[in-house]
Amino acid sequence: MPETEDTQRKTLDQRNQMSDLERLRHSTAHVMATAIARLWPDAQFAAGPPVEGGFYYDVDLEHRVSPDDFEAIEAEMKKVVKENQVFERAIVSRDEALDMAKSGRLAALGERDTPSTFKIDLLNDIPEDEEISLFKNGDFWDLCAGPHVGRTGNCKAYKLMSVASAFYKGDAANPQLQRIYGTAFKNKTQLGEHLERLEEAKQRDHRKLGKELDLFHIDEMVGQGLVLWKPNGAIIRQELQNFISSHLERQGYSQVFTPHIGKLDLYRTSGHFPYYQDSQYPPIVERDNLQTMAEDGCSCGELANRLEKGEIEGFLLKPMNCPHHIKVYQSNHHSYRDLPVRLAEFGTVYRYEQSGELGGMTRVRGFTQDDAHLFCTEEQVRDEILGCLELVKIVLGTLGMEDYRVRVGLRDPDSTKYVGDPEKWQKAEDALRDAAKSLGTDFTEEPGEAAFYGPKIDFVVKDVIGREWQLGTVQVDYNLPVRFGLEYIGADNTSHTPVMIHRAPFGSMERFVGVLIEHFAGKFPIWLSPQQVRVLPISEKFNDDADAIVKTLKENGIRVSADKADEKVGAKIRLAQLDRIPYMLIIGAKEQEAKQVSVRHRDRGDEGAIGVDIFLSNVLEEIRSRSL
RNA sequence: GCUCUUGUAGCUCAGGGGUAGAGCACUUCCUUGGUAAGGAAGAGGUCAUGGGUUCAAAUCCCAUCAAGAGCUCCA
Repeated sequence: MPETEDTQRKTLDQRNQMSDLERLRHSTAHVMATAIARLWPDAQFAAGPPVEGGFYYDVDLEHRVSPDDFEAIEAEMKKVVKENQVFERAIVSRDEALDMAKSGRLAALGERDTPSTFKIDLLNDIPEDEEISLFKNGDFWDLCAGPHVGRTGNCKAYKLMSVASAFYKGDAANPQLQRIYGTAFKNKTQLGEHLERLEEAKQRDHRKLGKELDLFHIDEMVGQGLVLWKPNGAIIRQELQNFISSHLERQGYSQVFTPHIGKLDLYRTSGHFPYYQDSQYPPIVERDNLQTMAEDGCSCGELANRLEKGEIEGFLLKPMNCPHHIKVYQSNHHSYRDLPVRLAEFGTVYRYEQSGELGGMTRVRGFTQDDAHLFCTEEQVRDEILGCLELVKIVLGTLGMEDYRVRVGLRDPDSTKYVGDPEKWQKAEDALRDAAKSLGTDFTEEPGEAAFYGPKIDFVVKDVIGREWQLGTVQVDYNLPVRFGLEYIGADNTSHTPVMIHRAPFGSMERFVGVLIEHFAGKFPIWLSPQQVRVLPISEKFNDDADAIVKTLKENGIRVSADKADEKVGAKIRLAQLDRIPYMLIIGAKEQEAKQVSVRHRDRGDEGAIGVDIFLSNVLEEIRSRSL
């Protein structure tokens, strides 16, 4: 998540609420700045707040800081800590502060030839009625509202983590600064625990597990952000789709299939083209048109121009499924008695995300939404939203994903990116807020997070690195029905405009499975496991027995294989454990004699010997119930 | 898109201006072993791609492509 709030000024209230840990981290940021100023006196510092998990300080510096420099910086920090400097607060007048900044004295150890440029700018951002506070530790003076810990000696458990770049004040038009991240804790033990947690998190990264478990592959030659689902991953996806589909039937949805492309005209009407052109793959233009234009010596700019104006037609890879579903709806006349019409599709869409945004399965350029569009009357909106939210909760509940937050995305009153009139927006926002309240979960309202056609409720979860991802979403839309002129005949025998609800409980299959891999650390519940059982013969003498067991289980729909490698059982177990296979069945002389199998569970270990039929019925029940 | 870092065997990674390295995986042989690695041998790489510097480039420089982190963006 962008940390824009950290680059904005905090209110004094927020500062006073800073926790002890945040205060410590903020002070450690100053210690780091002091060390950097000692090593590179020409460093120009911008902002250095605490953040979740640590702190950073933005610095403009000729020298390119790399992790190789961390040792030296940390060594210098150690000295500053050892000197046990007092953090002193000074209230000064605006002019005094400005004078210091102009002589380069802010965020520095002494006066310099160049002024403290960022500090001057930050100074100007401080409201007139607010007092200007400086903090000093040793010779290091900084413009800072605080608060701080008492002495630098308190900052004894810290570690520099990484260096990245960030635009000054988060604006891409501003210069880029080097952002040095670090973390700090009360003591070394807590720091050690934190670092250990980070290490564990790395182990469950879906990109690492995706490779190890052979779930998906992204190939350079296919293209950035285009996911190839390998057989193991495809099983997981298929199971999830089956799961959702069973609920679709219960909730009165109809499944449809629509193509991956559509005419530009479709997207002109919906408003996607040319508005979102930057994040779309370029249009597909018919060969004859291209030929003619080439012969006319037409430039690329001219081509784009004509496409925009509709002088030549083209096709677009669909960035959303809604326009297609709208056309399905529109192909029939509808009476209010037919509503709601609920059209569902696992629809693949393509969005040309910026290259720097792509990553693993969570941010990709082609993805499949478990999408649906509901067409209903105004009176039905509330119940339909509730039905959608119910579905999202069933999905997340079944998978044991309780660690999510709910966000009600509203329009940003100052932005012009939204279509439709404010009255309809108000209605839609009220309906959503209303539904969110009845959800029984806390939610936040966030202006500016709406879709361009309507407000939405998002279910947001964190990945192992702590980044937030939107998964399930429910969006109310009063606008696209108008743009497309959708109708139904009401009880009064006149034409009315239906309301549309867009909803996707998983969001996208790619992102959802990515998050799911991390959620389960690769240990999927048995109904999702690519391989559910592996039979391990003790030696090759029992290979035939293993084959027989495999056959029985397969006939009952279990995903099972036998490991007949020329290895000891310990090695076979190790491999099965690494593959995160829920059940291992060991067959040797004892079992052969007793007509049983020894069951080993990947987490519970050796569970003793039982008959194959009993094991089978237990496993079938575990699968059927989708137990965790 | 921007900044920085990275790209060496299927995987994880070491090395580094002068004939390419390890572990795992793979193949073959020995071994028939009871709950997280039995032993041996073998095979496997234009060191991402394209240029440049050099007697000599995997190594240094530039560009491109891709990955990672962060920022900006995300219908």
